[in-house]
Amino acid sequence: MRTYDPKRGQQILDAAAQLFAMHHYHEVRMDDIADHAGVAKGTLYRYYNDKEDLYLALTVHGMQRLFDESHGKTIGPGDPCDKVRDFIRNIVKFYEQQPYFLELIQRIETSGSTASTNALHAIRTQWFQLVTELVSQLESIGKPMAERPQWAALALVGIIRGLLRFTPQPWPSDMADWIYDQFMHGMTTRAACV
Amino acid sequence: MRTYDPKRGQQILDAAAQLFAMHHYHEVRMDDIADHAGVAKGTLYRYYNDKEDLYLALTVHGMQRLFDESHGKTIGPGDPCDKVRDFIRNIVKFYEQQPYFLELIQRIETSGSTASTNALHAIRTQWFQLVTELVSQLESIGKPMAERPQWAALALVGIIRGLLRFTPQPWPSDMADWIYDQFMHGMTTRAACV
Amino acid sequence: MRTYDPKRGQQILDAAAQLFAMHHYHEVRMDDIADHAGVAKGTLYRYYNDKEDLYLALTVHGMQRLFDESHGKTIGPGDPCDKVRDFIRNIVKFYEQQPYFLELIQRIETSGSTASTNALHAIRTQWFQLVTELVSQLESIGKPMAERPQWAALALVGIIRGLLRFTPQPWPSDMADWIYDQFMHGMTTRAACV
Amino acid sequence: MRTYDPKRGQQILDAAAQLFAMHHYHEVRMDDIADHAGVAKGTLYRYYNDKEDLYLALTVHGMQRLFDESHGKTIGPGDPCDKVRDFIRNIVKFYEQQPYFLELIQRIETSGSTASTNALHAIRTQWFQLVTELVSQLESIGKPMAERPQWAALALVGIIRGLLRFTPQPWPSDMADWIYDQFMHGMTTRAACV
DNA sequence: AATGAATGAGCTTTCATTCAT
DNA sequence: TATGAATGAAAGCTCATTCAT
Repeated sequence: MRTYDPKRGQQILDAAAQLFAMHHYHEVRMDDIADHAGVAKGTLYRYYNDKEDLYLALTVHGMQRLFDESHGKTIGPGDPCDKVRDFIRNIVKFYEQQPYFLELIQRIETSGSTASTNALHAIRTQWFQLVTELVSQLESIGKPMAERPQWAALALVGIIRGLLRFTPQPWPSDMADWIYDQFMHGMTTRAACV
Repeated sequence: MRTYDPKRGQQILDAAAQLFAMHHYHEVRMDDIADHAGVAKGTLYRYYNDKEDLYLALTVHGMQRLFDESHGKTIGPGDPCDKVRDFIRNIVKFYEQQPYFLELIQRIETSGSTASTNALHAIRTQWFQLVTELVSQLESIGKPMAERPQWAALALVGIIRGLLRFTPQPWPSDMADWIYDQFMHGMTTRAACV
Repeated sequence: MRTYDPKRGQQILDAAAQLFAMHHYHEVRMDDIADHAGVAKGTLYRYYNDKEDLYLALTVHGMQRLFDESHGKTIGPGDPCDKVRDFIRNIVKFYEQQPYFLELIQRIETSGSTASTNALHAIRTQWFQLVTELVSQLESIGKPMAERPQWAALALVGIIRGLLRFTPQPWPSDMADWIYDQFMHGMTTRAACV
Repeated sequence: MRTYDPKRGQQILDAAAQLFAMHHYHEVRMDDIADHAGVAKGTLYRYYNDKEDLYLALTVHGMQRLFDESHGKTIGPGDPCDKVRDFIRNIVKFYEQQPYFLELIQRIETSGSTASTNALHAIRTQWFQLVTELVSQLESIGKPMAERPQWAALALVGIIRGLLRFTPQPWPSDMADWIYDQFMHGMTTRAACV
């Protein structure tokens, strides 16, 4: 991915994101992307090596933004519970604005190790570590489930995805907090974190 | 889908399931499926109208089996908590034996309303109703989160998927119970259901 | 190159030979070849991996035929001079019937070592060894230039090519014998071989 | 072809010559030529109308140089045999220094009659007449094969090309003289021209 | 009913050419 | 005048689908 004009690169990425979110990979033609982005087809290939590369760059781009937005919420001092709540709210807000990323993030790459595939793997790992660290902090305040922080992280991400993915927008304003309660206390109670 | 020789139909479905679980839709060729199933390519078209139809039949088939296996656990008398635990254990066991369905189930059809699309929609709805009913039963024993049984159902399914999807097999034997605890009590405690 | 129906494979090869002889590689489209051969474009790719492969197969095919036709003339007992004369006559006759191979044979492959490239190299080497052996036999009857049989072989092939390539057909009937005289005695005389 | 800066025009021609000698026409991209020449792609089009034009100019340029260098050797008084020997030596030396022209000269244009195509045809004809005249002079000293000077010219050029084209450099110092002997006396003897 | 060679629409990709800077 | 990003027509190639055997 050698971007010459960042603005144009973004143009392409946005167009592709919308199309790939609405249709499956094989249903989206490079012609469509070019038309949608308002550039010629050849231009796509100046910015991305091929269709696969474009798709991966798209996913990486989205995860990077999500990572960046989440990062500030989880690192640094503060009550672990508040951090988790903020983290969830943040993700919900992110997906509210970028609904198509919910679709994109699902795909796991199995293909060869091109530069883009590696980048995708890297950001995925980074992102998952972030969530794991966030969840780990709960252990210090007596949450025994956090003994398996990786499972807890997967559970948290699973809940969020499950809710957002299959609840039609617009989402009720209390959804993020409902998720928080469910994740922290299960089905039992809606009690605050203490 | 007009199956003439059920055995042969199953052969094709199994072959397709494995391939579609390992690669994305557009990466799997009808040639591959035919080879893998040990039949000629033309035969595929005697059993399924086209590639999309085969794919949908596959998903429907998998969800139907999952539904059938889960059904007995959730209907009828019994402690709701036990039912939930059994339900989770059952799903974990199912995916242990059919790991590729975890991949398949993700896809949501957006294409036109063929017979197969409708069948998929029907079984999906049926399945989701099953989980929702199961979760609803928790309300009767004082689980306030069950006031929104649909959200709770999505959360449960999300946790299960999150854990199974990203934890490499073989899965530890206590994973199902960990999921149960997380779903019922959140991060707080590992206490049994009382 | 996996040929299923030899007849159809020949059909394609003939069509391609004519087109490649009339136009350069990059000027001939796969569509043209398909049209000319009376098959669909996809069929070309059942018989040959890609355009390059088709082109190479074509050249190999032609050289193989030339080699086969020349082989009988050069091996076995007999007067070396007669053999050379027959050899030249044979080549002239061959090119009279397959004029486009004169164009094709020029190209030397520099590309990667696919199966076809190797095959081309093999037949080229075989063919050149044949000519070299033929020429070597002249040494036994006191032709000192045959001390460098490889150079002499190149000279012979060069003369033949030079004459045929740039003399418009139909060729005078004595052209083969003129070549023989030139090769054997140079500019000096037209005397027969004794 | 309107050359503005001759130095730059030569730069382009040299770069193109090397690339076209190493790869076939359709394998060489205008990008490659521009990179190799150290100019921008657009600049190529200020000096040549299109790719074909550049290619033809290249060939014409090479043949013109060969013609110029050969011209002095063949015209004017002197022993015809010596002239032929010098002519051969000269060509060998020329190709030693410009090895890629051996590859270029092979191509015959079949495309439309642009100015460049005509120029190529003109120089080719001129060059061939030169060789024919040279060979014709041999008749005066009793070389009967020179009764067909055009054939003899083609034979001479064919021998030279055959040897040089398929003998890897560096070439033995006696190669030019071996060619001379072969052309003048055939396989018979290595005797000098008397 | 099963086969698999043939099909050709439609896709991805290339690259000679243009033109705003 | 030189540049090189943008262009888009044209090419190579794929593969779901068909149908004669």
